[in-house]
Amino acid sequence: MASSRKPAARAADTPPRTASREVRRGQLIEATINSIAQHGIGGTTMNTVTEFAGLSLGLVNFHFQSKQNLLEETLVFLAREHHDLWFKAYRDAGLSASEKLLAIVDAHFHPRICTRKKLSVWYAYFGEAGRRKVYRALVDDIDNQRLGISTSLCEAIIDEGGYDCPPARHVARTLEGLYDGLWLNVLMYPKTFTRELSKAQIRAYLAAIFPNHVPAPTFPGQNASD
Amino acid sequence: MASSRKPAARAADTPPRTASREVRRGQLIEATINSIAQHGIGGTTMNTVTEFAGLSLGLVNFHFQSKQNLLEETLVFLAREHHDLWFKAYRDAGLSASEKLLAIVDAHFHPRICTRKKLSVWYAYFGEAGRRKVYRALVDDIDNQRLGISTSLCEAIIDEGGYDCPPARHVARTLEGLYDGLWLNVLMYPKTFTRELSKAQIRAYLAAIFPNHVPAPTFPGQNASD
Amino acid sequence: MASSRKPAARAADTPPRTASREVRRGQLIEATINSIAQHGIGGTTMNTVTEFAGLSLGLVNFHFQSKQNLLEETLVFLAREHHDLWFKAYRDAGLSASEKLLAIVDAHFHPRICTRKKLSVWYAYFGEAGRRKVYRALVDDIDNQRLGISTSLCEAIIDEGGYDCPPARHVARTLEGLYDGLWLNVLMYPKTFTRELSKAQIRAYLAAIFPNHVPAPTFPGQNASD
Amino acid sequence: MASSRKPAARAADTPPRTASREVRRGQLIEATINSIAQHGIGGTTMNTVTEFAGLSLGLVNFHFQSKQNLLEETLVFLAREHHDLWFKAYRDAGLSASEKLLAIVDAHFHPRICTRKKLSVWYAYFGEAGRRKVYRALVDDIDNQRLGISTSLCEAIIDEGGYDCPPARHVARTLEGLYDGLWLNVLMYPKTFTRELSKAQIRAYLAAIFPNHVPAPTFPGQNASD
DNA sequence: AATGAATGAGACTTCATTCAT
DNA sequence: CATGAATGAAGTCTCATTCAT
Repeated sequence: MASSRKPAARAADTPPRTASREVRRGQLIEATINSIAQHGIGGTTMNTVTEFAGLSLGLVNFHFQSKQNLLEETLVFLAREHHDLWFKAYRDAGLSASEKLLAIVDAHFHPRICTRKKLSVWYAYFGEAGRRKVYRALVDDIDNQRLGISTSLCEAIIDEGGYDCPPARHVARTLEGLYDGLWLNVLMYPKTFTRELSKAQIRAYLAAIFPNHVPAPTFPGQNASD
Repeated sequence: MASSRKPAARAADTPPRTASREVRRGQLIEATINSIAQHGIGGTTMNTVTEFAGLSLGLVNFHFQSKQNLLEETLVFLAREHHDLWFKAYRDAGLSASEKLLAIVDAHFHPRICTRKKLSVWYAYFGEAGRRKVYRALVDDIDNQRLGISTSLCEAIIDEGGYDCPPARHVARTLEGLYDGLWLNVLMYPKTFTRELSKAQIRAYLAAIFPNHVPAPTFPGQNASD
Repeated sequence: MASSRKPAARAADTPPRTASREVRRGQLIEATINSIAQHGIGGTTMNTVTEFAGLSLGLVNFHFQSKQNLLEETLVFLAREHHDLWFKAYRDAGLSASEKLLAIVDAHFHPRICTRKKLSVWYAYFGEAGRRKVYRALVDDIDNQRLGISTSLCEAIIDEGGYDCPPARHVARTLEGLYDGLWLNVLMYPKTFTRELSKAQIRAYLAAIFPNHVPAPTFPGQNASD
Repeated sequence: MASSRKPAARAADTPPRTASREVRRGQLIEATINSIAQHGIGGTTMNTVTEFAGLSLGLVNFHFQSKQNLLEETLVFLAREHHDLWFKAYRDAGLSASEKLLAIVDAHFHPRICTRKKLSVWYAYFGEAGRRKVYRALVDDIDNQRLGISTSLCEAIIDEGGYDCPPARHVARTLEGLYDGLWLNVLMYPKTFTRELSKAQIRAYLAAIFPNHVPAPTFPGQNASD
């Protein structure tokens, strides 16, 4: 992630003293995610961030103006990363409605997205009154777009299959609830709840209501503990 | 809210100078819930709590020793309140397995439990790395008990109905995920997601997998806007 | 003011650990004046103030909420102190117009007012764009009141004496200019410019334009140096 | 002031990448004056200066080594500019003593000198303990020279006119006080106090004590407001 | 000459906790 | 029991200065 170091031509492991704006911003956002994952958002200070980044204290304000802004840009980064993934899958021309819907489901549990470190950031925003407002200001558009798309896909599937099931918009909302709830489980009980298990649970739900479009999943084996 | 304070029989609006231990503790826990709901857990200080309680700063430490302890006892209070409700329903001798399961579901969306103020506290604990540990130390037993009970109930239902569905333990876990996810929706989008709608969504899920035990719900009307 | 001390019974010179609101505020304002006099307003930090006061850092915010507020209340304190002095003199029923005018002049150079420490505060406010605005918001009323009174007094004197001199309002304004200019001299060249010399200079000006009302002063002896 | 960019011959509005030492220093001093006028000396940072100058941060240190030095050189620039003006007038061979004295007075209120922007700098130095020392180290010689010259001129006038007035050195000092006080008025109440009005006030003072040498001024009209 | 990223000391402010009353 | 003044560590942010480019 912090891979693209610099165009070589430098003493092997001496980090560059100055770097481009975007490189530094990326480093700091990554460090922020790490810090939130480890210390929580309340325990994240400018110092913990700079320690994760290996940079100096003043640099954060130089690049992000304020802690608030750094936290917001971190959320926006994750929201975009997530959006890019599910939206690209949805846009794939060759897929049927149910394939698209499943692709969106899978995107939520993609190994690059459904990481405990990254989930920590999402739930940090969900966990506090003031931040929920910020979240909505920054991410509502994306969430609404996805809800709309999912609803349309469900409608298409219901039409096709002639299913007797809840209205499409309720199915889509239940899916959204499941994403959040299963993410929370992965976050809190990582030994019990895996990405694969989460996907299987959602597929089982979809298989129950769209039996001709979604095959019943096989549940992955699991540790009994935790 | 904390207004209609005292049980009359006192000079109109003079608050009592001394009160019983439990009364004061209750007042302070209620104030803590209110403060977390309004200011978040990070924005909750000993002072915001005392302001909500209408009591003095020293009193909080007198009754709870530390802020950490106050927050923990607040969580325990909510966990017990919740447990009392669903466990009582489950214990009701006259119910069938599916009725018990639905009673547990309903308890999660009981008007005394599924309040935005109270959900704020739960998600405050979910939102931060350090607090998740605390949560697990304090609430895991209850959560595991409920998961065990739900699993048993699902097993009984599956046996009875001869359903071809995911294993009982996965259904129970999916239910837990739905509780969390729908609670989060109520917390974040209170205009769209109501207690009734949440119950209907869970019942729709159960109706899909246990069609002979759970009737398909009718979804309550709703505002289109958020 | 420092009234509710407490029922004595205290070891002689141990300062009280807690004191009444007004006592502490007074201490802190005095410390602020001392700090501005010594370090300038820019060099005045919460630490320098608390060191002068012998109190702890957090206490300033406890009593004054912010540094800005502390600085403003310090200015207001001085403005009121000054106002009380000249206004009382002006109100003295037994004085003639010229006596009142001279009393106002003298109040500007009263030993409790025209102190280098206190002048430091006034000029700190005059010296910076942002603070000048604050000054005007806080002190303009007093300054305007005094200008109005001085103008009236000059008018009365001019009428009485039939003087051929600048209009009363210009005399009053020239006086205001002299106050400021001579204060600045006392501040910058304390060895050369004394309170007594300043008063003599203003009296000489008034003697020149109101010869029958104001006697020519004798100038106090002085050091040639500085 | 920063207008005389360079001898043309360059692409219209592309600023030169390199410029002569003196041009850059002049630009930066002008920017410093602007910054002090707008943000105060405390609010003036190397960055505000560079923004006013349209130059880069490193350049300021390159040309002035430190902020302290930049501020001092700015003061020296203004002190010299002022000195040049009044000293040239004083040197004018054709003038009488009273004409020279009035020329010195007028120089203080010359449109190039008595600017709110420039006065901001003077009063920034007057306003803070530490800076007053710096001011004296840098400007005392000039101030003393002027005081000496004014005293001599007053002596000559008093001899000539046989005036019964305060000693010449006190008149000269009163004049210095008036300069400072009226400058402050221009700085703080620009709508009420103009350069012309200030000059008239000083002339009125001189007319009162040197009636045969200084004619009574006519006071300029003014806005009632402010 | 010139740029601007980087550093880190120091400022203001908040807040859990203590303790005299 | 109850109050609230007092403390001081810790956090955020600013900014003069340095230095690689």
